[in-house]
Amino acid sequence: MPELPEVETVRRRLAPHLAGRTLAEVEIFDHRLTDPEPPSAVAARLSGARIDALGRRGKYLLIELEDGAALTVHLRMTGNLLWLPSPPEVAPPFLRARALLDDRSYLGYTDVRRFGTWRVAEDGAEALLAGKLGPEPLGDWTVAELVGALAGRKAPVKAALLDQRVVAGVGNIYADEALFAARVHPAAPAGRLSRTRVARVHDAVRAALQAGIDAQGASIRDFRTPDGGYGSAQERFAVYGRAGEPCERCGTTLRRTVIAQRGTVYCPHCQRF
DNA sequence: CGCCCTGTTGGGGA
DNA sequence: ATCCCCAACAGGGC
Repeated sequence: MPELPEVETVRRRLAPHLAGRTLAEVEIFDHRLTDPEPPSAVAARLSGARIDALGRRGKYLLIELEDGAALTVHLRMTGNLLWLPSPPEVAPPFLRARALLDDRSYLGYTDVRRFGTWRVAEDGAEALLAGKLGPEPLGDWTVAELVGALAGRKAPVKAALLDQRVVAGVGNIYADEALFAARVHPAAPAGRLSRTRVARVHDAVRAALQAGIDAQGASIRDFRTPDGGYGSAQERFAVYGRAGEPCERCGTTLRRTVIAQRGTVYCPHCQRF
């Protein structure tokens, strides 16, 4: 899935096509997508709804409806949204839901692994997401907030960055990239880092996410933009997916380990506790 | 061909 | 707070 930069890219590319449009006809084929609500009920709720704007909170895409409700979409690992000016003749592989808009354009949702979710928040997205998500990393997020969130934690700093309540939107790729840039070992106990090192992590997280957005979310091998194309500038990573290759800073062989049940790549020389 | 491992995530139970 | 498993599938290595 798309981490924050990929979701932001989807939001930006979809917004011009969807804002102000009406979801004329919505069909949902996968009951897991809307669980525990029945897909037919959600499809009926959305059919005829007018879209006010597209928002984003962490890794959630928010389809804000004119009546104050929001459809919160989480792509998880393999979800993707595809917009086309008219419906395709052949359904895209792994299609789980689709919508026809009032201008006859088409919105398809595909998801190989079926981890993604569509939930309607009748009172708006903030109510549904409150408590689950911490600050937006590219908003007014401060070093002091991160220091506070890490204080007392014995878990690895990488595990803390993946905790969406600490900061919203960081996933496995950008966590590794940010820690490499900050020269902090991913297994370092979060609460023991000096303020200086926490500040480096804070700045590196923001820089890594912004770089991902600037590269149009082209972080993932097979990521497609909502228009079906590839990101224009395939982003290069310093450590993600590069175990066994030489560190670009010091030449030491990058090492792979597992932290927080996620594959983790780091430079054992550059990144210290 | 089959088996095993890995994986862009997050919720729930221990 | 933390750790582990799990959801469901594809793709690669052996």
